[in-house]
Amino acid sequence: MRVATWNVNSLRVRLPQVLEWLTLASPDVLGLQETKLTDGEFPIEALAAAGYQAVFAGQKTYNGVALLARELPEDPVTELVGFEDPQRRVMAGTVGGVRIWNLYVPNGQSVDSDKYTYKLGWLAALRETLAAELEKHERVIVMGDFNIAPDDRDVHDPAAWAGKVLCSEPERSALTSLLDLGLEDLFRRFDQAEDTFSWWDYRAGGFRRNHGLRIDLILGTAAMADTCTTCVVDRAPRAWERPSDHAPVMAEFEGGA
DNA sequence: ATGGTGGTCCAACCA
Repeated sequence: MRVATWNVNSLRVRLPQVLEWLTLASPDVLGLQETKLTDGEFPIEALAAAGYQAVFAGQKTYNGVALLARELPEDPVTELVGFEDPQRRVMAGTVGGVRIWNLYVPNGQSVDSDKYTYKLGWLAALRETLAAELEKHERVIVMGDFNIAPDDRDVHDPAAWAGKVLCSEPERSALTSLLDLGLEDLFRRFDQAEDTFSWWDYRAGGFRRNHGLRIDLILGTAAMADTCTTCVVDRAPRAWERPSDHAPVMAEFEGGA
């Protein structure tokens, strides 16, 4: 089974790229973030024609998440436990017996922002949600745009980013507390090229200069990690015409689909 | 150089 995550920064604009990438990479599951579509605008038919069913949680202008698979994901969930939120950032479902949480973690804007406080509260609610989930399921994937670079290897210029949003200690601690529940960053199970990132700012030639961060992650429980054979960032779509500012990340697992 | 680009939607917010 191949499982992937991609922040597309508007599915309306990026649908051609998504369809192209589905053909090229042939994932069994794809989590999308920042679809920026209401549910009524979701391109169900175009994705069905490409062989994918979807569950989705959208809103106008901002956020929006979707989970695509070859068969409709079961037992969908769009909320964190005890965290009422009009922002659509969570789309969980079960595919092939694997419980999959696709997330668009709040960006936080800056460490002195109200949005940063919201981000840390959201992550605390996520921890509670996943703690309960991991009690119930052995095979769990938690993936998406985490808006956190796990450590300095995931940052093009650690000195410049030190203490800043996406790299601050409270954010990294919140991520560590998720991992402590029994999850592993699957990317780091494998040898990786230095300076492998998943997001590059549109501004100042970020991609051309490889000034990026690795903030798009696929976490897995031990049962998933044990069967994981690869986890890679596919930089290619970031170089296409009219790209998202994020590249897709994909992990492959033995057995199943 | 404390900027820049891009999406949404047309002023201003978000990333």
